[in-house]
Amino acid sequence: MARRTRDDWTGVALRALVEGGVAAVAVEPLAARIGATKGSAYWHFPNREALLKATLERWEREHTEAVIDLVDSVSEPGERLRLLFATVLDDVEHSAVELAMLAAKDDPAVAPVLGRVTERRIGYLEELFVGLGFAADVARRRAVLAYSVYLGQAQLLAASPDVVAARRALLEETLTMVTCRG
Amino acid sequence: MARRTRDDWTGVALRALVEGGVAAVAVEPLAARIGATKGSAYWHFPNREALLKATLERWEREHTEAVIDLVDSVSEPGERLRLLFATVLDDVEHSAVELAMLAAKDDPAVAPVLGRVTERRIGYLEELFVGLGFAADVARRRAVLAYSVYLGQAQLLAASPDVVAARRALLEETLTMVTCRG
DNA sequence: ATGACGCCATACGCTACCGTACGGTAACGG
DNA sequence: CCGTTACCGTACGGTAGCGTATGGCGTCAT
Repeated sequence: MARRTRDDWTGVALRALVEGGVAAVAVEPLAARIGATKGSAYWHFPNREALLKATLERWEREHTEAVIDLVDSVSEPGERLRLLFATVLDDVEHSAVELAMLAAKDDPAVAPVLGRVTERRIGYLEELFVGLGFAADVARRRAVLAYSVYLGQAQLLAASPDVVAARRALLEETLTMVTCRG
Repeated sequence: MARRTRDDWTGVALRALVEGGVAAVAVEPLAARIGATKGSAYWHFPNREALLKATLERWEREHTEAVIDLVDSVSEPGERLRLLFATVLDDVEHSAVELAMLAAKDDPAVAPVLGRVTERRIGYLEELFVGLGFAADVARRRAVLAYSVYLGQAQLLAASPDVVAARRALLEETLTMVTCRG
């Protein structure tokens, strides 16, 4: 087998993270999967924690901003919101990482990334609601609630898919609910 | 030390579950905490899985119905919804168990309990929205969304408490949003 | 008071994972 | 062509938890 790079390791780690959560980012199983031994891992990273941290930060760079960039290509704020929810709730792998991070929110490698991502997302939603004409304080609350709906729905989708069967209708209901006045 | 009962074990297990999630329901640490040895645990339960199962089912019996009973004491459906959200989002321990179960949704001991609880809750919410005058299909979707808001908000509360600082205002916003028409 | 049984402690082996020590190899710079 | 260095394999010791085997002790019915 060829040599492995840091990115090779964060690559398999990310796949494992999607499939089995934070606990699946374990050096020895990953080594088996990548066709190498622990020796390689402990060369590129000082310990398991560092590997996990690098993996999460890579995901943060590559995914969070990607979604926002995509959504920003649309101009009308209402359509932006629709595209945002549609995109994010359809990308199962994306949600899987988020849920894995929430499930391991106390892990010292997870907490800071989770905090940054959460704040970034809610901040973006806040701008979006301001763009829709909501007052600043209301926009903030709506942003928190919209994000809550997203998180909760992602959970339901993962835990009880049958409950969230009518996805299309649910999306429309979500949008009218979240943007309704008074 | 005295003898322990099955309930003693599910009792410590439940406390551990609240504090450390499903992974914390581990025989040896629990034995240390309860002041006994594994011998006792493996007498009352065939294995760790059975202890976890018994613990979750005890929680299901004692808590899920308790909340619904409390809420049912109010007559006006709107007030019922308010009381429901207020109660459930204030009981941190209650949420902790739910989040722990969601985090371990693939565990064979967890999945069935989680499924039952989810269906029960959403079903109750559905009735509530029907009582508020929503059509059957809309009521179902509102119920799913309301439950999503609850789950998401519980997650945020646990992971980024600062984001959910203005609890009172958020509750009101949640209610108007979830019950708004059109 | 004695046997039987309920309850528990002790001691053991097993697995999965973390992290370290160290030796080897291949490629590249001088 | 040779040494340095980046990279990796091997082998080891350590920890946490699961599950089992077995023996002991108290209690209660006979």
